[in-house]
Amino acid sequence: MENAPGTVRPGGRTARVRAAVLDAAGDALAEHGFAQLDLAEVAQRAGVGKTTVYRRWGSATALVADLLADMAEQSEPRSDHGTLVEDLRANAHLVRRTLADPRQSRLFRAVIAAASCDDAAAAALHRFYAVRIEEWAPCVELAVGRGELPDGTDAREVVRAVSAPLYYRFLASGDPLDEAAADRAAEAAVAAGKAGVFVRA
Amino acid sequence: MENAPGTVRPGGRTARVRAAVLDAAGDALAEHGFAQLDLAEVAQRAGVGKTTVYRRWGSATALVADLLADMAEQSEPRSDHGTLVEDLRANAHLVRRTLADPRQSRLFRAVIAAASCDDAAAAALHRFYAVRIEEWAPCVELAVGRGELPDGTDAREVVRAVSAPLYYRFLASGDPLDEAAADRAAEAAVAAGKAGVFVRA
DNA sequence: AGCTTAACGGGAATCGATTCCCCTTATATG
DNA sequence: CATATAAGGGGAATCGATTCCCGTTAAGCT
Repeated sequence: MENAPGTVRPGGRTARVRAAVLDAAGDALAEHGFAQLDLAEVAQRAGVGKTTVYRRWGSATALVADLLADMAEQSEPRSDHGTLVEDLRANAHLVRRTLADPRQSRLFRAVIAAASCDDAAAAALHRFYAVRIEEWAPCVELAVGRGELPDGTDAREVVRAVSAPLYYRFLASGDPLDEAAADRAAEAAVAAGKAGVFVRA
Repeated sequence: MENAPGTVRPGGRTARVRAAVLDAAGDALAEHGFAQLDLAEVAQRAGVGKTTVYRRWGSATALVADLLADMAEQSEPRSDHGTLVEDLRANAHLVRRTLADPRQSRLFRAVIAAASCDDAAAAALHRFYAVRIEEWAPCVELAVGRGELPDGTDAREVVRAVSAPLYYRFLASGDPLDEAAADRAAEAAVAAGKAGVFVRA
């Protein structure tokens, strides 16, 4: 088996092409979604030959997987207010804003659709969320240190509990993603956390 | 605009064809997912002509939307233990079992992918969950009547809170869907509910 | 700076999903 | 139970995404 294209000479043009293609792919996904993603169109938007896109990525799902790997790297730093509720509320509102934003929401729908169709894309998606969860876990751990939550609380589980209701609305039930929903998500996670639901067995 | 096929003579053959095609579509989706759903293959599995499938449904997403409408009708009755925690635990385990089952999980991934690609499929998906949520809301309302939860608690919001962490794992983070996760989902919803997080403003 | 060859680019060829055409079957109605 | 026509079926024609071919450009190395 030979080296995959882009691994031997990753500098200059290769890197520029990758950036341009991922950018164009994000735009195309946000515009007409995963089902109508046309690699030739992405190539044209990116100003590169379609052959290049097919050769380096090969399929729509592989392109999305690479896009997700790229998205995972760009981390937005978390906020740090004094109390757990405020921190988690900030997280919930950040997630809500992302899922309610027209462009971002379409992009997320598209990558989740891709992940539902392909194992590699699913793995990339899981890594993306693992990174995000890891970023916000510290503020829960600080709260445990302050005595706001019981000892042994699983910080990642608390962070997941905040996002979960918002994603459930976004992907499954379609209920409105308003600010009240974000507040409830944060408050519910805190209430459950204080009750010891997330203490590791 | 003329009548859509299947609306003027819905009896006999038409109904048989619809049932056979939806059945075959479910099998095909469970087997290779939404991205590789081929309407011609569905037609062959169902023992009908491919023209029929294209004429009556027209696209993969429309077929999935119809499948979802069909799934929404087949309701599994909820359990009724004495306490809220037990009822919600039963719900959480039912959801977990569904999402962990190899065939059903693929089917759900496929319909969610389809819903991410098409508004009509999304509407059908939302209706499906609205039906399911409505089915389980009564056991929360009974708990409010028993004084287990504060007056004014939004029963549907409690039911959503139970499913949410499971769907979040299933679709986004990829964390394991074990029985402990289902228990935590039910317990977290109860704890938040008792704390008054789901009381309508 | 010069050389090797990885990686790119355009256009033709291919391949498979969808559509079209026209005949056949069987539902609904009187 | 006869009739009109809605709905279905098979196969050819079409159309667009993907692949192939081969010439061009520029990254990496000495």
